[in-house]
Parts: sequence; C-alpha cells; structure tokens
Amino acid sequence: MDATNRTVADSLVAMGELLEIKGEDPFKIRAFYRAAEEIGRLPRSVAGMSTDELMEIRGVGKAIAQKIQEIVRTGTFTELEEVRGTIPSTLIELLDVPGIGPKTVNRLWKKLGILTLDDLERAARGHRIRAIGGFGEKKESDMLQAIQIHRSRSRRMTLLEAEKVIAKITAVMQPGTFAVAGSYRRGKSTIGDIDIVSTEHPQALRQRLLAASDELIDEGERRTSVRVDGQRVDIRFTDKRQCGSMLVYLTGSKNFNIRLREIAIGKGWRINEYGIEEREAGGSREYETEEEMFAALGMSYVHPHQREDRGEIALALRHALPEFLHAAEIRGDLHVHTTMSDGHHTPAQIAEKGAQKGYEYILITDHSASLGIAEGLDTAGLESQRRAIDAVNTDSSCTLLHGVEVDIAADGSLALPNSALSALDLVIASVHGGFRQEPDVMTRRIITAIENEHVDIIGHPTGRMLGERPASAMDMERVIDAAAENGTALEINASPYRLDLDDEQVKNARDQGVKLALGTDAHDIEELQFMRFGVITARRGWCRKEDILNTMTLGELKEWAS
DNA sequence: GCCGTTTTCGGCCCGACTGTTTTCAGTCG
Repeated sequence: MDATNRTVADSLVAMGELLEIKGEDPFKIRAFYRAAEEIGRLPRSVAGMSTDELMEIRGVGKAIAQKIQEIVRTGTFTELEEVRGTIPSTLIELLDVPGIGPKTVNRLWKKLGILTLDDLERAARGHRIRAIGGFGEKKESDMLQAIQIHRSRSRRMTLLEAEKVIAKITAVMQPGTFAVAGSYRRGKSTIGDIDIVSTEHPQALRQRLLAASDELIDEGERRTSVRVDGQRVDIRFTDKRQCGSMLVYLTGSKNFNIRLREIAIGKGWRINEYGIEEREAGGSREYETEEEMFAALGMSYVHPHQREDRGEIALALRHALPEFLHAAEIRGDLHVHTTMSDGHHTPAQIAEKGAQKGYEYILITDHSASLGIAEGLDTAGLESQRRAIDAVNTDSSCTLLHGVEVDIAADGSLALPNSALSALDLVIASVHGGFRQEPDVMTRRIITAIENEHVDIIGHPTGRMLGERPASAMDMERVIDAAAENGTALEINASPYRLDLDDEQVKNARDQGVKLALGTDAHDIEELQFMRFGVITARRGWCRKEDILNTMTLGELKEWAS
C-alpha cells in the first residue's frame, strides 16, 4: 500500500481506539474505523487529492476529508493530538488483551492509574483489581491468564497451519455434520481463528471436542470455543433447517454481513444467524442452504471468496457477477525450482509430477548465480539446463518451459546479461535482498526490471513472508501502471508462506489490465499442490480466466512471451 | 462522523457468552 495511505489509515484507527477508551459515541468511532479501512484498500494515493475527491471515497465525509489532508501535510491531525493529550496512547496496547475492552481500560486507568501491560499484571498479582467495583476474583485471574496468552500470542495462521488445526478438530466430528466457515472458507491469506458449523448435538460432541483440544475457552448451548495447537476454534451448533443462514453468518466477512443486514432493513426485515424475520409482522423464514437465503434477498449467490464488501453485493443484486477463475482452467505452473539451484527434484521428476496433475506445461525457473542464498545458474549453467530440459521434453506429456528467476539488483539491473535472458522461453525477475530500501528507490528498482524487454513476470513483487517479513514499501500504483504499459505480468506467488501479490493488489492490477502469473515457487514436487492457494488468491482478486497467464495453452503462452 | 429509492435529521447489524452491580454491561465475532 502507498506509505501515505498507511499513515492516514493508522492515524484514523488510533483516533477510533482513543475515542473508544474515552467512551465516545460508538457510531462516530465506527466512522473512523470505516474510513481507515477504505483508505487502506484504496489503490490511489490520497496525497494530493482534493476535498471533493476524498469525499467520493466511501465512509469519508467533509470532516474526515479535511483530517486526511492535514495528515498528508503534517503526519497527524489536531483532534488526534488533542485526544492524545487527555488519554495516554499506551492504553491502546491494553485493548489487545483478550477480554479487555475500552470500558475496562478506562476504569483501570482512572481508578488504578494503570497505563501499561506491566502495570496491569502487577495490579492483578497484587489483587488490587478486585477492589474496584464490578470486578471480582475471577476477573482478576482471567486477566492474568489473558496477559499470558497475549504475550505468547500465536501469530495469525498460514492457510497450511489452519488446515492442520481443522484436520485435528474435524477428525472427531461425524462426517456430513459440519462445515468450515470463517476466514478460512473465504480463503484469506492468513487466518486468525477457525469457525465451524456443526449439526451434531452439543452434548453428544462435547467429550470428543475436549479430547481433541488443549483447552476449553467457553461453552454454551449454542457455541463452544476451544483452543487447538494454541489457536482458537469456535464451533457453532445449528439445526439443519437453519444451516444456510448460519453459514452465511459465520463465513462473513463482518462487513459483508453488515451490508446484507442493511439490505434486509430496507425491505423491513431483520437478518440473523437463524434466518430472516419480518420486523413488523414478526414472521420468520429459515434457509437450509446459502443459495436459498441469497435468493430470498433478491441476489445471485456470492461465493465466499468474494464476500468482502468490495462491490460484489451491488453486482449480485443486479445478477451481474462475472465468472471468476476456476482451478480446472489452470494449465500449468509458472514458477518451479530444480536441483540445478536450490530445489529438491530434477526436471524429469518435475515433468512426471506435472503430467500426473494433468498440466500442459511447467516453467522451470531456477535462481540466477548472483544470489548468495542459493546455488544459482550462470550463462553456462543455463545452457546445460537447456539441454536437460530438451531431453525431458522428448518424452513427456507435460512440457517443461525453460526460464529463470533472475535476481533484481539494488539498482534494478539484472544478474544475467540480456543475451542469456533472450534465449529463454520466459523470464521471472525477483527481488531477493535489500527489502528495506526507501519506497521510491524500491519502486524505481522494480519498474526498471519491468521495463527490461526480456522480463516477462515480476516474481513475488512485494517480498513479504507471512508472519516473518512485511511487504517492502513501494508505490504499487506506479508498479502496476508500469506493468500495464510494458505488458509485463505480475506474479501471484501461490506459496502459503507468501501469497504475493495479495488479493487486493491482484484486483488493482487486474483492473488496470495487467496479466497475472500463478507460480507455486515449489522447491519440492509436493509443493506443486500450493497452486490451489494461488487460485483462491486470484479469485479473491476478482480474476477471470482471461486475466491469468496459466490458463493459456502452451502455444498461446509462447506467443504471448515472444 | 457518515449518509439518503420514505429521511439533510435521525438513524447507524445482530446475537452469544461471561461475571457479577440479580437484570445487565462489557466483550467478542
């Protein structure tokens, strides 16, 4: 995201958090969060936008538009600094502790002078919390436990980690009685917790759930929450007749559900997880499937991958949702390593696995020699690899294309000469070091690579490693424009540790007519299965078949590259 | 603070679960 937009969004969120602690009007607070969210996903930089232009952004009115302009100029805004003068900013950290909200933070601060996590821990250990009205012993010990959980906070799961947790918990559930919902079902790149809908009886499932989990967080008649491998799992119990509304509710996203409920209000209805009620008449309807519920709202079915309130609801109401990419349309993998750099398998083994998967082609892209972390190929190495690939291709239903993943140096130059690159079928260029350059330097570095006529695809464009390394700061709008101008594709790196570009960047690139290339970055033939994560990310980025290089036939792909 | 196919004022999604102040506020998703 643009660095300025990040600053603006962060300031607006900080304002919201401080106002919550202050006890301001919840709707005013939500307005700040909503505006921050919209700014965060905006492809354009807000720097330099006029008040009128800013007010065209959803959730931005005159007041916030002026605050945004002030943040662009000064890095903050007057009201935020004023609130900071009355409410210590350190209190925001306390909001992250599970079970502690703004009201609690306010009282802890005013009554006990608690400003930090350490203050809170000392107060709880010293049994000073229970002295305030409204808090008892249980609350005190819960807080101590919550502080521990917060400190050892397990970061958000990758999709692979989420699948391990899901496998563990659903192993004790009866086949056909459950469905996984939540952000996993929507295919988000990282997952905070697991949500499951179950039609079993809570009491019947209780013992099995306990046996499969580390800890019971809480349980009621309709919901049980447990911890598995340090991660929260919520199981929501429902009747088969209400499965549809429960799945919609539990799948989210939150903003998508809010929009659905607003639509229902316009019709005089109320949506909840049990179905749709008529506000006046009091009648209610149940939906066994999601499809029936969408139909009742007068919309086409919205697939979970699109349920983010990014414009899909308006299209569904007009029955104008496009057909998005399907996994079956993928004809090959466009980023795979072999033993000739840091991969574990030979070209022959990769071709065999590709054939098993029904692929028409796989693009072999070993690292270039400059790269310190991996044994890379120089010009001579590429020539010998060409012979190895030709030999495999004489006898394989899956054609190996010869490419390279050439390193983009700090100044944007490439680690192999153009003469070597021109002999290849396709060239990926990627950044593998110096991730923390100044945004403008990084932007120019990538654009320089995009402008090289031999470069076909920019690999993992932001360099992020989920939970490990943030995306490099750069002006993605300029990168996308340059890719569009030069006909260079951007990669959707399908590795569950990367998923780079992310879904929103994919959508922005797609909207500008940039082609996207799906590559697993496999270093082992088992990792070719990561393609499914790339397909999901492409779908979340609203890609249709024609936006994706990998849906081309071998002939079309060669034609595109030449 | 935002917003408008009843509205420029008066709304703003909806419910589960917990602890504790026994009827509900706070937190969470």
